Formats: sequence, structure tokens, C-alpha cells
Amino acid sequence: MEGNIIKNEYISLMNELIQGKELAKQLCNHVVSSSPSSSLETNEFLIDKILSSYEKVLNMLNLVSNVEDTKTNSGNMMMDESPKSEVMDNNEFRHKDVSKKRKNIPRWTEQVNIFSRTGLEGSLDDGYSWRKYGQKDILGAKFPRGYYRCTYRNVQGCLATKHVQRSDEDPTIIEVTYRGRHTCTQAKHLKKASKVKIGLEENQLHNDPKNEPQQEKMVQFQPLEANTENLDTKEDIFSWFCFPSSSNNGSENEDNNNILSNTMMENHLMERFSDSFISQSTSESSLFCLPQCHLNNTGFGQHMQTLESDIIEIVCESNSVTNSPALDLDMLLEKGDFDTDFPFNFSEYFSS
DNA sequence: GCCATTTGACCTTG
DNA sequence: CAAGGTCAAATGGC
Repeated sequence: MEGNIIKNEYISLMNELIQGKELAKQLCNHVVSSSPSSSLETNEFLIDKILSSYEKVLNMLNLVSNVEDTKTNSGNMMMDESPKSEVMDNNEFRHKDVSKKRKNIPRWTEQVNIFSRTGLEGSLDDGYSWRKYGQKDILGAKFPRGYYRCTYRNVQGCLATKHVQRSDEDPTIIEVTYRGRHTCTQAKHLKKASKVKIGLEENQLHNDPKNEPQQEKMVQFQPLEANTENLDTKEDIFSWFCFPSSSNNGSENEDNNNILSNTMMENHLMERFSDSFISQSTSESSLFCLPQCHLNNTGFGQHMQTLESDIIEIVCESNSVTNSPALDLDMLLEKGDFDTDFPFNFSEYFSS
């Protein structure tokens, strides 16, 4: 029974790999021949298919490894003679499993100022939608800490969380600690919204509110600095700049799945290798890797690439350590057309 | 009725 | 064991 499942998985893996190889061959022929028939769209389509193929394979491997982990854990649970393990239900088991990984999840802190010298800049809204799931009085802190998790946690299994706390010394400064990366499709919407914005600027068109990313609470902020915890390198943060590949030809759903699998796998790898693998790759040059295949080959794509490079430089210069690219990218892209949704509701974010 | 927030209890971590 | 973090029932708004 179990052997058949493994065999089927193996066959699926092989099929995907073979398909990927064939597609790569086709792409190679297209590139080498550079005939009129090998349009840019065709090449992009092939690249997307190849990437999709390999993502599927990696996802399968990921699932298999997760199953193995679960088996190992349940095995350990069986060995546990404590009374609690005997009554531990599925929920408790799941909770324990999640919590054990908690410390391995990458975490970084940002300090943002509600007001800047010039007025209002930036945005506490980092482009993602969050749901508050708790609030806690912190020892020695005047203000309670609010706990937020991704709105799509249940729907898409996105495990990104953050907690927000107002500074004791300066109430206009807020510390936002992010934990985990988004595996939901919000990242894609962010990307699309950014593209739309740039496109609008180029075409001198008016803003269409429908093109704005989903925003729960628009609060204007200026990031001050960011600290990293559990991050041996800046790679965790800068990898946000590596836009997941998106399929222009594939369906929306497939597109979403691609991003989902990308980020989910990165999270998984982060958890697995945060202690060993990541700490070894400290090369700064890798921080600025923006794979060509992740960008459109159109003129606009090149524009995006240039823009992103500029943004990275700006972020590096303005912050001694690093900053949340999600916030910065959004903020910088917003600078062209401020929509100052002010006044905002303080009590909503820092209710006590 | 659905969804987000609040809040006390519970769990994990150091 | 204390403090931080999360869960989940209760509550409120739309």
C-alpha cells in the first residue's frame, strides 16, 4: 500500500523532471535558432513551464520530507512516557509541532516613525493584510503589544506574523517585528499593483483605486531602522526582492500556486537550514541577485529591474542594517503619488 | 450571518 | 517559573 504510493510519487517526479528537461530543450532550440517563430512570449511561456515543473517536483519532495518529519515526530511522541503525551490530541500535537519550529522562523524588527520631518511618508500598511489575534501587556513597556497574523493564514496557510509595539520613549515610533515570510498571494498582488503604478506614471494616467493593493489601514510612516534577529545574513530579507516568477500565459490559479510553492518552499528551507545553510552563505553579492528569469523581458521588465536595483541601493544606503523590503519597496513606489489617507486612527492600531 | 477584534486562558521558551 | 506568544470563545460591526 505504502509502497504503491511511493512508487506513484516517484513516477510523478520522474514525469515532471522529464517534462522539464524537454521544455528546457525546446527553449534552448528557440534561443539558439532565434528564428522569427521563437517569439519572446514563447520563450517566456517555456521558462514558466520549466519553472512550474521544477516547482512541482520540489513541492512533492517537500511534502515527502514533511511526511517523514511527521513520522519521526510521532515516533518520538510514542516514546514519550509522560502522562501528557497519552492524552495529547491532534490539536495539541499540531501546536507542539508548530511551536518547535517557531524559533527557527526568521525574524526582523523595524522601527517606523509615524511622522517624518516633511510630513507624512511611508506606510505602516506594508501591502499585506493582517488580522489581529492577540494583545499582550509587555513587562516594562507602557504600551501593549499587538499580535497580527496574515489574513490568509487559514485559506492559504500563510504563516507570516508580526507584532506591533509603540516605543516607550517616543510614542511616535513603532517597533514592528515580522516573523516568517508570506506564502500567500498577496506578494503577487503587491507586485502587480507596483507594476500598475509604474505603468501609470509612465503613461501619465490617473490612479484607479481598483489597482491599489488591498489595504486595511492606511497609516503614513517613515521607517527608521531595522534589526534582524535569527537572521545570520541579510539574505532572508533581501530575498524579498527576488520576485517570484509569474506566468503570463498560465491561469491565474496556476500563477498563484507558483508563488505559493516558491515562498512556501523558501520558508521550509529557511526552517530547515536556518542554522547551517544560511549561516554559511554570507556573500554580500548574493544579496543583490535578481534573477533575470524573474523579470519580464519586455522593456517594462527592464525598467522594473533598473528600478529595483535603485531601490536596493537606496535601502542599503539609508539603513545601517536592513529594512523590510516589503515595506520599503511599497513605500518607495508610493513616493511618486502620495495618497495621504490621514488622519488615521491611532487607537485602532494601539488600542489599550 | 460573516468576519474582525477583544480578551482571558493556555502553552512554549529561556 | 516568569514572560512572551498563541488559541479560541465572546463580542461587536457591517
